[in-house]
Amino acid sequence: MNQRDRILAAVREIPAGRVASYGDVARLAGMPRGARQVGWALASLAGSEDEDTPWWRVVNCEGRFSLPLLGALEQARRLKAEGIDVSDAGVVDLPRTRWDGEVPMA
DNA sequence: CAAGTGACGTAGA
DNA sequence: GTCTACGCCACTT
Repeated sequence: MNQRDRILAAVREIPAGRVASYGDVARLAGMPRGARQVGWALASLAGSEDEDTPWWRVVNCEGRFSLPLLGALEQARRLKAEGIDVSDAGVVDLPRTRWDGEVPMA
């Protein structure tokens, strides 16, 4: 199991309708300081046909998209499709939609 | 091995 | 609200 796979596994744990920050995903993957690696792992999915990994549910600590414009648009589109409210500025309301981790509806 | 780079995070101005 | 600086870890050169 590579670190990349652990990250992707953590991302797949994010329930629909919720989002998690890079730091959160990194923590779940066992890399408290590996937020950048999360981005790296997700970047390898970009453009991929990997529909099993909801990379679009991953945002930065501010609930904003760190992707290039085009990718951010795609992400915002998918998030809205899941019922996540995304402002026109492309910001997610973290306090409301952020996933605490492993306990979605607790 | 060293340096540069990146879909990040935190703290300070 | 904005931007800068530094720390972080994996990858590439």
